[in-house]
Amino acid sequence: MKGIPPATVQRLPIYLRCLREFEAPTISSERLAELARVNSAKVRKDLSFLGSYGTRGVGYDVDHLTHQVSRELGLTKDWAVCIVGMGNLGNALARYGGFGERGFDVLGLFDSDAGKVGRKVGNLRIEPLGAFAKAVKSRGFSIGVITTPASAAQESADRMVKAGITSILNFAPIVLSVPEEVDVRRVDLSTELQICSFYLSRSAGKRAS
Amino acid sequence: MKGIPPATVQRLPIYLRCLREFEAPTISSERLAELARVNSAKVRKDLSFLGSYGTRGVGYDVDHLTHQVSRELGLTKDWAVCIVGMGNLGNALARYGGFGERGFDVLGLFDSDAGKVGRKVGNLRIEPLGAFAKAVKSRGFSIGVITTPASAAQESADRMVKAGITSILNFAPIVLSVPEEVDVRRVDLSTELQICSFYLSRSAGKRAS
DNA sequence: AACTGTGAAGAGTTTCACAGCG
DNA sequence: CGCTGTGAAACTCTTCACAGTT
Repeated sequence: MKGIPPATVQRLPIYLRCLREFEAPTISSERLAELARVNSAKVRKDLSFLGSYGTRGVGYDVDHLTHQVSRELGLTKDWAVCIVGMGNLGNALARYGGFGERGFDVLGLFDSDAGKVGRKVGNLRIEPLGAFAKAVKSRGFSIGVITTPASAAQESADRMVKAGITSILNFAPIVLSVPEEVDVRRVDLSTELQICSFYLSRSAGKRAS
Repeated sequence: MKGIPPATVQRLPIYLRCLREFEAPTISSERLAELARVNSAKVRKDLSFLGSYGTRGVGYDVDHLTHQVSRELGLTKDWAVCIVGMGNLGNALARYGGFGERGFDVLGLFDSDAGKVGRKVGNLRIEPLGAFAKAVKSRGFSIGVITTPASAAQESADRMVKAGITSILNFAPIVLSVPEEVDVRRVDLSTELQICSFYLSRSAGKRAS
């Protein structure tokens, strides 16, 4: 068993995207680095964690490498995804057809608001939260997406964990509390904006000094 | 001049959120660490980059610390934000009233599609991209949010850069190419899902072995 | 000659552990 | 005594530089 460093895992999806768009049959670490906007030594080291898939003097076979990266990322099977919280963002994500770059099937939409339940979004109908646990069993959701307001996010996470979901994508602006075997990824607009603000103020200061 | 490490900057918005929700007048690094789900030594080291705002034997004054963190993040002034690409996601973000935790004013919505131009979203009207450069000058947008499809994202970024924007929040699944003085933050759903997929496959393997 | 794969150095980050202050 | 602030150790990540392969 390998043990790919987290920093490398974070970059694999980017490499994959670049590889899929690349037209020639082989690619050098230099070229891939340029497309992914990283250092070429980093590309080589990252890819070396997957195995020795390059050819010295030539580069990497694009199709083969694409396949290896996909495999490492677990993209050879589809994952069932559910979304809890059908406000603006939940609706937008549900309708966002090309979910990821395929491989992720949104198979359930849930909301606590009885007024929203039954409404159709794309080709799915919003279901009540009471139906959640049973739906996890029958439809095998692997990934739960939380797009509720902050106030309802922890409760949603608890519900997901109880139903056996071990992978959560959290869009609510709150730090979730979950058992350590559950993987939570935060996608946090307000945090990102505040970081923008930090670097903006900082460069404003630099201009003055 | 300080030089706060990037890893610390990333956590300041989280501390800020925890502080704002905290009720008591003082808080220990231990308690704040628990809320932010990090190690307490990390909290103390992070906060020490801002200055010595704690009191030994007591903890941090919540109001004072909240103020200092806000100030450091440049949240004492408002920032004007514009959104380019008014599809599902752009619409959702535009309507997402509590943009960040306030301090970010969405003052412009743009789309290249003439069919969308003029449509009202919240209390703004969608404008054509041709009006972008002039709007940056008159309304002083500091932060540009890109919610176009991947195919239009680079062009949008170029337009922003040319108009003088130095801070971009990119939701499009593509690595943007910008001059180095421009700060681009990626918020990438498909990347996050693929990372979820990686850890899901990995733990499935662990269960088997 | 061109490019990968990788040891080793360097930079950044986290954590420990405790001195020092209130 | 309790809790901060911080050197130093441990760890992780990045980058360099070059040996090794085609």
